[in-house]
Amino acid sequence: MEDSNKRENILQAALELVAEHGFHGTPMSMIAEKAGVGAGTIYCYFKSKDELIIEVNHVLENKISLAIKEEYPFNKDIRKSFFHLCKTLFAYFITHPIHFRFLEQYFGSPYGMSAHRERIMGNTRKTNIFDIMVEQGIKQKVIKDLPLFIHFALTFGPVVMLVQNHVRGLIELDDAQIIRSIEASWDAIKM
Amino acid sequence: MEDSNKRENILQAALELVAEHGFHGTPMSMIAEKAGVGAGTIYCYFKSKDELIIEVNHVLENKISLAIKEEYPFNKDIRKSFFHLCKTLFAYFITHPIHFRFLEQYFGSPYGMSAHRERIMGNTRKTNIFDIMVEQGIKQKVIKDLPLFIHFALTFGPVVMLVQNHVRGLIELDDAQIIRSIEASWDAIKM
DNA sequence: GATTTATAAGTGAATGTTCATTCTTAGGCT
DNA sequence: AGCCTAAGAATGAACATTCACTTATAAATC
Repeated sequence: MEDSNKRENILQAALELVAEHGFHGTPMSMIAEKAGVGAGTIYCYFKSKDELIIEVNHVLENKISLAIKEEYPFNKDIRKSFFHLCKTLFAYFITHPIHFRFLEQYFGSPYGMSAHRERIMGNTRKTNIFDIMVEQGIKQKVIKDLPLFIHFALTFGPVVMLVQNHVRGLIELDDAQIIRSIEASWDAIKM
Repeated sequence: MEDSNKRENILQAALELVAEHGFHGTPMSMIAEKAGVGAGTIYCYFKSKDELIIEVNHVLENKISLAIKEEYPFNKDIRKSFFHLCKTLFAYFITHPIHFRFLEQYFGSPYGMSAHRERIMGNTRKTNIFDIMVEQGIKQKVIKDLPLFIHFALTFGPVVMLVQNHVRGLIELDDAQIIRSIEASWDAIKM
């Protein structure tokens, strides 16, 4: 039984180890061991450690993007969209704590910084779900007329902080609390 | 004119370099050079790199704690307290971006994690200004009856994210925007 | 006060370790 | 055989920490 999807194994090992120990805390040798491959093998698939980490990030971004777009209530009212978006994010990260912790590491590092920059500036994805929701909400006068980045911070700031504490085991988030927290966030942005 | 406060210089150099390059990005040799001391000198004052970084964090925590307590409107109404707290935090971090970036690094690392744990759990400081404010606000029925950690996330989540983007040069926060964002946060937690 | 002696503070080259990356060799496949 | 994937030992760079030594400061003696 040849476990031949080595590339997958390497990505998965890198994801888990970086999530747990951070970028500088995980030597390539450790990744190789966890992936069940030789140290040099990694370099058959990735040019460098940096590239490997960046690739892991891409995989995660795609998965999350998919999770959010799934069942997204296009054309429904803004409040419903907002709740769906937040609930999906909470659900995703609580069921995939490893992904969250990896992204935390990633965005705190030099790589992530520039990625984040582009994300925020909106240069890359012209059709960001959140951006569109905010734009429509303002037009419909159901949410406050604030700059996009303030809406972004009001919405995702609390989510990130709560998930952070949950994932680190400092608090225990249950569904009721998540709903109440989203309701409060909605109060922040609604007209 | 002997520049004899070497300990101070080392702490300051460590603060600035770690803020800019991260913990693993700043060798002790670099800290020594910036502080204008020999490489070994650091070990006369600090047992290890870890201890040095932890000490820098303590210094910062004290400064911030002082800044917040200064002019804090005890006994005034909750809304005023809330605004003062948020405004002070914004002001502090915008005038001390280096401090913010250091703390970002610190709390993303293994050290900070445990410190943060205690902070959140409230085991250490029994008289946290924020905790008291929330408690009183709930009693007075001016803010929602939510767990402390949700109020914490609703309040500081947006602040942290906005300052993060400001400090990284991705956005330009002006006073009016800060006020509007605090007003929105207040809407989130108020009854 | 001058001179020697003791103590502490400071230094930076040397050490040993850790790690990303490379390279040589071995094994499987056509 | 020839070719390609994989392995893991070998390499060399970077770095935290140490330590033998120097310099400055204080104490003691005359």
